[in-house]
Amino acid sequence: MPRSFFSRDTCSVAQALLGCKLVRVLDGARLSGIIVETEAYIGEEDLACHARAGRTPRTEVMYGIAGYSYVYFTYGMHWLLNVITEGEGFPAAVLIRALEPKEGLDVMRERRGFQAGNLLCSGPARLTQALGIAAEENALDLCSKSSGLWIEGGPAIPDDLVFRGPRVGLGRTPEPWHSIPWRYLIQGSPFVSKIPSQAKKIDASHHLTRG
DNA sequence: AGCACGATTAACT
DNA sequence: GTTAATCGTGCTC
Repeated sequence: MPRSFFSRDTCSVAQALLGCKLVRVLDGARLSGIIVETEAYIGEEDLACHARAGRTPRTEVMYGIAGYSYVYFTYGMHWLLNVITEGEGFPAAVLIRALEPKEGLDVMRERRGFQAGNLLCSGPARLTQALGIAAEENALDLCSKSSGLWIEGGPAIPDDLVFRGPRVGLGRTPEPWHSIPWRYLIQGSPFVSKIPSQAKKIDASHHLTRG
C-alpha cells in the first residue's frame, strides 16, 4: 500500500487494514495472510502505548515515517509487529494481531512446530513466528517490496462486519485506555486470536478527541 | 546496579 | 480456571 494509506488517523488505518494481505518473502518463499485483527496505539497520552515513555531508543521508530515497521520484544520470548501511522513526529502504530494464512502454509507449519488448526497466525506472536519476523525486521519500510515485508490491498470489509472492542492484554493500564474500543476484527472470522464474548457497542464517552 | 513488569503463549489443573 | 517460560526496557536507588 502507498505511504498515504498509513499517513492518517490510526483508527482508520487499523480498520482499513482488515482484509488487506500481509506478504513476507523468507528465503525466497512467499508467505502471506489476510489481516483479520488489529489494534491501534495512539500517542504519548495513550497509557497502553509504548510511546507513553516518550522518545527512547525503542520508541524512536514510532515518531518516524508512516508505513515503517515497529517490531518489539516482550515477555522474554515474543516479537510483535506494528505498522507506524500518522505524521512524522506523532508516535502511533497499528498492531497486527491475526492473519488468515493464504500462501506458504507449509513453511508456516514448519516454523510453528507443525501445529494444527487455526493457530498458525492467530495471535500477534504466532504470526511473527510463522512469518519469520524479529529484531531484524524492525524499522523496515513496508511501502517498499525490497524490505521483504509489505502489505497489499484487498476487498474492503463492510462496516457491519467489523467488530470493535477493548484492546487485549493491557493488564493494569488505567481507564479510559483499558476499555477504549481500539481493537478491530472481522466478525465471524475463525482466524482471530480471541473471539469476543459479545459485541460491545461503541460508547460515545470512549470516543476521545485530540487536537 | 537492581528491580518490576510486560500489546503472549503453551501447558497445565 | 492458573502458571511457567524468559529478557529488554524504563524506572528507582
